Amino acid sequence: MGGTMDGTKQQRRGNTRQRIQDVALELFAEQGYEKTSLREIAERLDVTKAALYYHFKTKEEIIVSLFEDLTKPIEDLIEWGRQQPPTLETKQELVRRYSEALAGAEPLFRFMQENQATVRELRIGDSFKDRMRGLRDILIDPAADLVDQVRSVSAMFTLHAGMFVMQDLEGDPVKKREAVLEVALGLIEQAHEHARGNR
Amino acid sequence: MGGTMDGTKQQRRGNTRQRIQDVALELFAEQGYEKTSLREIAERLDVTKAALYYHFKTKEEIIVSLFEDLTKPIEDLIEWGRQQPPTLETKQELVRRYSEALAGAEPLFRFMQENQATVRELRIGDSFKDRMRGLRDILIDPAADLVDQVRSVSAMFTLHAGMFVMQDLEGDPVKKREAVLEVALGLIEQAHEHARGNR
Amino acid sequence: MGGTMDGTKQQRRGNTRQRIQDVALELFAEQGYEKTSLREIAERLDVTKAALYYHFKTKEEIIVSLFEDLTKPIEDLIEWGRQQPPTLETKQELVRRYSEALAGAEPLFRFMQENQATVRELRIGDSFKDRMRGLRDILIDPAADLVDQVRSVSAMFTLHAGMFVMQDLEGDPVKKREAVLEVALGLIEQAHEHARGNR
Amino acid sequence: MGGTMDGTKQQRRGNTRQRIQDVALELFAEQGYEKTSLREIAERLDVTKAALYYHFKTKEEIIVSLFEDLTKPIEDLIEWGRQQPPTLETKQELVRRYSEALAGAEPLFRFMQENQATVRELRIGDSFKDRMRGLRDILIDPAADLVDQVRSVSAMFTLHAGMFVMQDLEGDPVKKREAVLEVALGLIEQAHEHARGNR
DNA sequence: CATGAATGAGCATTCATTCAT
DNA sequence: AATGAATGAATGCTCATTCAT
Repeated sequence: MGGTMDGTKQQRRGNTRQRIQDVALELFAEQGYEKTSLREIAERLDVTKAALYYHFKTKEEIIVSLFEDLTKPIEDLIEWGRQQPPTLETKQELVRRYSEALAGAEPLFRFMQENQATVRELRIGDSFKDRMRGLRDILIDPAADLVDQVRSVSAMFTLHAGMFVMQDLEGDPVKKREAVLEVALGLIEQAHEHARGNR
Repeated sequence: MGGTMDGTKQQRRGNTRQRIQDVALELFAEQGYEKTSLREIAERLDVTKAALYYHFKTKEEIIVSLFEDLTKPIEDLIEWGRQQPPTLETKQELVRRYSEALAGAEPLFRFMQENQATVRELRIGDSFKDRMRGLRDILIDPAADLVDQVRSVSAMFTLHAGMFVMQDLEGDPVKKREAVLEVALGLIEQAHEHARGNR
Repeated sequence: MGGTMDGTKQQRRGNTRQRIQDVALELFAEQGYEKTSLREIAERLDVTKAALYYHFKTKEEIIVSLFEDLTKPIEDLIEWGRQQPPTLETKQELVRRYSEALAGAEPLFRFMQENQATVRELRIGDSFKDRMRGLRDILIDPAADLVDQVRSVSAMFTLHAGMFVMQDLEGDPVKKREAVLEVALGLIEQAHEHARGNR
Repeated sequence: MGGTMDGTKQQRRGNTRQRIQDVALELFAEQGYEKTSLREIAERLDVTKAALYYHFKTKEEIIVSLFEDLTKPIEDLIEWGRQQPPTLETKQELVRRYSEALAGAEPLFRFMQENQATVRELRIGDSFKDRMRGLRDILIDPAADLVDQVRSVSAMFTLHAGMFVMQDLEGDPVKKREAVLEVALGLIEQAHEHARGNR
């Protein structure tokens, strides 16, 4: 289990921090945060627990770092979205890009979704909520009626669900992602049209 | 330490099991399963940890019992759904009833959604997946195209999201639930219409 | 497991104490005293733990009662031996009878031998040592030299070993017991002859 | 609570594992395995329970390690015996050496003998039985009659009994050991002679 | 850059025992 | 003659964390 006495040890120099993150994310996503112990992470890397503490001050800091590193694209996305005009095109483009961003950080998002109770008590909890709210505020027209607001939120959640739950739907993964995106875009469109009609 | 001589002790005889379930569910939903210790549950009830073990063989058995007691309505609902003709009306009625069932066991479902990683490793994990699949199979027309299948799943997830995420949307809770339901019904309707057109 | 809803319940009236002893001895012999819990005993009998306490004041009292009930023949044997003349015939007859007595309370003696550390701390520990000493004092001629004293003790231990360790020697159980007895008698004889010669 | 500022702490560095084994063996032999708690061991060493777990994965591993470390001479002895011709001299030399080996690991063997019920359920149980069988197979001539087979086993058990039970026989310990050995050798001799006669 | 050794706090679980009914 | 409900004390074990080297 794990390369012990072979040459791999040379190669790993200098990127231990990164390797910790990789293994940690994998285990967090698989078993949850609480059920993953630092011992387990250390063993997989064939280092001691103490080594982890050289790179990260606490266990929490490990996922914080993962969160910060991996959700940067989404932060940028929100920033971008805020500076666009609130048109349907903007919203749809945002949804498209968000879908891509999600795919790019799948394990982290799976983790966030499957460990909400834990995440809530962690330092990242609030940042995450902020991000979600940021997206929502761009997608939702505050003047829109409640049903359309729900439509927008639902679009976001369809994307989330798309990553995990839809996995056990049959079909080609790529096509599934396209289908998910289409449904999300549809919801956004409906929400937008009504809003225009209401003015 | 010890007896709290305030008369409350009389009333609790004979319903301790129920009280354990109540407190446990509350804490599990609030802090997650792993972070809730039996000590904490016991302290809230002013009994010893050992008393919990008189009523439940393990910690896991506590949530198993909660799950079994509280998801009975949904099991019944699926049973009902299976015996109806696969019309749009059936599907919409199913969604309506499911929405109600969710509302009736809110804390449990919040728990299930926020502790998925944990639940997956617990004995209830599979039962839960089965239930979800059961619902899906009624809502989804296997001949439908992928996009419409996604619409149906998305309807279910909209209901789930509705319970928790939408909470920090402004507005009257009752109206919000109605709005959520309307969006879900809309998705179902779209999925169904297309399917008809495809034949 | 165990007769629950059948007619056996009627028949067991009045002999519960006895049944507790039986089951307890069986389990003690099989798993040891410490590893056998009252819960286990109670479950096998299909009664509650509290019922055990109606019949025995403590766990320890259960084995004490077993010991007292089952080693009566040996106590009697020692009493008999003390009143005989210290001839070879007496000693050999004692060994023969002891061998029989052992066979008649096998599970108890297996228990005593396999749980010596435990027994030592229990109230029966001393009684047991007393019995052993009693036997020894009859078999051993205080004037005999050390080697012959060891022979006598060894005879006793050969009988004990015969019950358990020799079990995985091949051969007919009855013949094995006879062989064991023969060896023990031989040791006694040697010890006795030397002693005579020494005078 | 805490550090006992008396300098002893320097000396103990690096040999904690050994010290754990020492104390554990002492307590196991004295009180039995089940009745000796890790807390007790830790307290005697003035370390925390967790420290024990740094050195041994489980409680069981502590005695396993003791067993493996301390019974090596016996394993070697059996190996030696297997390669000798099956003469009387070999057997007697084996018994002599076994007697010495027993003396060298007295507490462990006392433990094994007084906690047989426990040992049987532990991982070492089988290894122990194997060792005993190994010895037996060297001492016993399969063609010998049952009585002589019993004699051989009895010789082994005389040695065992010699260590513990004979303790409360009066006399100089060294002389007692010699006497025990003589009796054992005598039994072996008898067994061997008969066997020759039978051919 | 990392290890070896250890800690303090906590956890789920089990046990013998008690007592009102 | 026995049960239902509970307790107090303990147990083996795990975890995140620390720190001298």
